[in-house]
Amino acid sequence: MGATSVSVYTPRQVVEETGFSLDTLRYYERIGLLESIDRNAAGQRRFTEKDVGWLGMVRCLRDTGMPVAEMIRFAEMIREGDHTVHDRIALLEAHDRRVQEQVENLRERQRAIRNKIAYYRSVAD
Amino acid sequence: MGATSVSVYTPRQVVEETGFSLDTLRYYERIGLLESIDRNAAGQRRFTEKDVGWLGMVRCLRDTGMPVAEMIRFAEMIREGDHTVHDRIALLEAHDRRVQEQVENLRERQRAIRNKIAYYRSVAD
DNA sequence: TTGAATGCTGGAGTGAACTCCAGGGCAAGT
DNA sequence: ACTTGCCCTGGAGTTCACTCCAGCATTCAA
Repeated sequence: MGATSVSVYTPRQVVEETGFSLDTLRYYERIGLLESIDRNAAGQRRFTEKDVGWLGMVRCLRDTGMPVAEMIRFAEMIREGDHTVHDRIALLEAHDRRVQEQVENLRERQRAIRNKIAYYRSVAD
Repeated sequence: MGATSVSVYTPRQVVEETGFSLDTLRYYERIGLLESIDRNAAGQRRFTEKDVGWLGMVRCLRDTGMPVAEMIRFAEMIREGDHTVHDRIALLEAHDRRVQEQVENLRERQRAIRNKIAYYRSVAD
């Protein structure tokens, strides 16, 4: 069969790929945001494609302000299996609404900041 | 002259007005984000219209993610007088660009989240 | 006049999310 | 044999932005 191994990532490659630091990856594993990662004979981590994919989701949720605790709940739902799909949808929808609010709030504040800039420009001649 | 005093706010009123907690207001004064606030005979704070206005700006910058340290620099520039107006513009413009990036990043991540929701919906029948 | 509300200070504590460190293992090049 | 680089663990430390507290003063309505 395949002469090359299934794609597997070293910690360094995952850092490169995901932008999370090594310490952050270990931290995420410790707190259960990542399922226990496979190890090679020497005990070093070897991440699967699936792990990296999940880290992409984590990056996405994290960057939109989801607290780590909530991401852990989400991770647990995924581990529990298909019967949690509705709950996962509900969680993501609630988050989506919060993201929407964030965007709207930012836009509004941005207008105020731009007004201030315009005011300073008018004062500065 | 005027029979009523110039408008002045008690701490409670400022809390009401700005949404910052009493402790946060005291904290902001301690770290120099607020200039020393006037006191009445009993040593209690009495905020001016100007203080409240500045707190509005603080709220705006804070809600768009400006670190407290940078707001302090901005506050200091204001205290230094008119010759800092250009620097203030530069600071606000840099912040505006960061806000813009935030908005764009959020929008992009939001699309990914919505895709995930759509995927879960399709799986859930 | 009394008791609830509001406020004061200085300093300690909190929670979130990392980040760093000491002390060590293993593998490959020279 | 030795250095270099990558990685390991458990636990301590850091940063940010508050938030809380003890102990006390003042204000005000009933």
